[in-house]
Amino acid sequence: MKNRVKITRVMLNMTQGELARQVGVTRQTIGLVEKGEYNPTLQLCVAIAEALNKTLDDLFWEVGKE
Amino acid sequence: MKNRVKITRVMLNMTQGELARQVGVTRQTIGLVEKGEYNPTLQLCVAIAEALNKTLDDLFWEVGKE
DNA sequence: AAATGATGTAATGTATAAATTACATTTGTA
DNA sequence: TACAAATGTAATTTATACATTACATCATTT
Repeated sequence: MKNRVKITRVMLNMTQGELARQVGVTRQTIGLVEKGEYNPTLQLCVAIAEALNKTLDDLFWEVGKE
Repeated sequence: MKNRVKITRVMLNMTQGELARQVGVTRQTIGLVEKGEYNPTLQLCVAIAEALNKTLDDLFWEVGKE
């Protein structure tokens, strides 16, 4: 599941640890999600999107799919 | 995880079984997702969105959150 | 009334998301 | 160069998404 979490987080000058804290998961989980080798739950995706001031589509929807 | 899967599916005159088949999960899983008592994975959300010709935001993003 | 299709839901098993612990590597900075 | 903060990643455990089987209810059709 490729996504745009990492680039968005970095552009906000936020560390993985900080995002993890806001989202309520571990830093490792954020790392795995960013790596894209993971299939996160909807709840986690929503929490990440809120923390980064983005929507689900912004971060997880493949452009050109709609 | 409340969502707009059921209303969208019904408007397309699609049965749970038909959606399940297209998505590659069981009818029960679709039922549970529609019921909203489930926390589906991103992969499943994307597959459902594609099958219903919608995006993640259309089905799973709470309006007024962005 | 009986049969068929769609849906709701419950019990149990399996696969995997996420936590936890831990350590190595990278990057910036004093 | 030495130190610290951030990151990558691996092993193990725990919680839960999803499959499977099964049965009941409701609407439609014959």
